[in-house]
Amino acid sequence: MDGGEETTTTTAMEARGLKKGPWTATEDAILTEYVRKHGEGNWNAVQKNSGLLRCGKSCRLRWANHLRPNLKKGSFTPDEEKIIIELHAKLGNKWARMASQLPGRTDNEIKNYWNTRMKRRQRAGLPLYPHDTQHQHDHQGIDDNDDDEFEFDLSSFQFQNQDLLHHNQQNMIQYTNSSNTSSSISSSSFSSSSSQPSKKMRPNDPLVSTNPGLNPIPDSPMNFQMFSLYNNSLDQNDSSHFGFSLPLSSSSSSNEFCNPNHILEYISENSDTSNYHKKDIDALSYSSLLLMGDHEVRPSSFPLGLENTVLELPSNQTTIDSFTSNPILDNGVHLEPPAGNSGLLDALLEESQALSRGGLFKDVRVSSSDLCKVQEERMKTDFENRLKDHLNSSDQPSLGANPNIHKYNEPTMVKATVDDDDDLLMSLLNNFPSTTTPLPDWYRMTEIQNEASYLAPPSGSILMGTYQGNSREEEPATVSPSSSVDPVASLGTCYWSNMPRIC
DNA sequence: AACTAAGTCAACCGCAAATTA
DNA sequence: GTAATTTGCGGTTGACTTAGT
Repeated sequence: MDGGEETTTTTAMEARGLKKGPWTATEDAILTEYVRKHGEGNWNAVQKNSGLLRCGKSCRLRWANHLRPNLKKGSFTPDEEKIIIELHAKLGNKWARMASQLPGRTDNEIKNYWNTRMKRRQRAGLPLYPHDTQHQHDHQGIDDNDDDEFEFDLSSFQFQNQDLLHHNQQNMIQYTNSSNTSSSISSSSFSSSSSQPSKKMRPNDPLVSTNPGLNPIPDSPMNFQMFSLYNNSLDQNDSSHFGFSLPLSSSSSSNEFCNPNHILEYISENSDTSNYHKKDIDALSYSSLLLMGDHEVRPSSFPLGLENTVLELPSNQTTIDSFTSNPILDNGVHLEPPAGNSGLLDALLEESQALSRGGLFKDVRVSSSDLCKVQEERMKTDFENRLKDHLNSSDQPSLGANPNIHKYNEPTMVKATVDDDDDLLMSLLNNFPSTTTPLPDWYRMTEIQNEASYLAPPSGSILMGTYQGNSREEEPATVSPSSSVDPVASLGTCYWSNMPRIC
């Protein structure tokens, strides 16, 4: 089917006054402002509503590849390159799928990288894939709908820093188990990885601690995964936005379902990750979604008070629905992925899975340091952009006035307007960050800029950066229960954290 | 300094899937 | 159920930059 205006010929476009070629800063600003006010989607309306002389397709591309928050610019890291090679061996030219595994990267970047690399190697007479890359290049056999597609073997990748893994585990424990500090997971319980020494130290890597006892690791993929998914669900006026179906029956004991402590237990009990199966990881991801992601988890099936609020991860005995490949909890509850075939959601899941793999499971050894780093950089970028936006914007949009407003940039303050969920949210949020880890330097910009009073959260409120686990010791994380969403209060958030190039 | 090849990046095009009316 | 529209993807192109001669 034709894309209508999207495939209008150049002549026709020009005849209609639509511009082509490189974007100007002014056009970028118009588009950014438009998305800020109206959210993403309906790209053809951009021209009509903003006067931007670009076709919708061009707008979408510009936004996705250049303007959206949390894009990671710059060269690919060696680890990213490895991942690309491995993914290409597995997926072929599925650039978008590959991008979903590389946070902050776009399909276009990956495609360009690959084409350049391929050209170079061909010219040099080198094989397309290094010998140590396990070849899985029978793309004809790949079923796009097969979840197992992402069961690719990343065994050639190593955790770059064992300390990091250790800290990620610790950090996760602190976060997920803030009310129960007695639980712990020994790093040695992660069998293979713990036995291997650090292969490479990165002095500048903020995730690499020089003092392993102080839990300085600002993030763990798991933490971030959960929270970012949560954020992504926070289209404050659209509870169906996330589309995640949770078939919890009223008869099921809701106390069994959603307790971060159970995540801990689950991981602890499965600490010999050699037996992990991709489906288990999926289950974990789903559970994270259930825990953090959905407004549809109503108090009726989801008790208030996190200490009582449970969303249990599938246990060892978690089974997989052989037909849908969805996890089934012990009590028979089926965890279902979102209805429909949202590429966005798929990508969210894929990325979240990639993150969880990177941080928690030895079977998939994507460098967790890079994943964390990427996340941090993206959040930092997002934060800075929002700060700039806010400082530069004298006319803050009225939040909530337009149901489509701020689909992308105000996840954190969490739909405080949804009264029914307030208590639940507070419970979740209050259980969130560890208060023992320092904020990263970039986050302290808020203080440098604190002459802007809005940056200072009200006393007793929760500063809801998505940077869970990074609250400084002396400044416990707080969140504003205010019903009005302060756009700046969400500066630390990373709505795009799980956007595969959502774009 | 001028030229050229290679590399990089951004954007466009066409198609198809997904969504909406 | 169908047509129209929107969205997403992958291939390709062209402008610009960089390195080498």
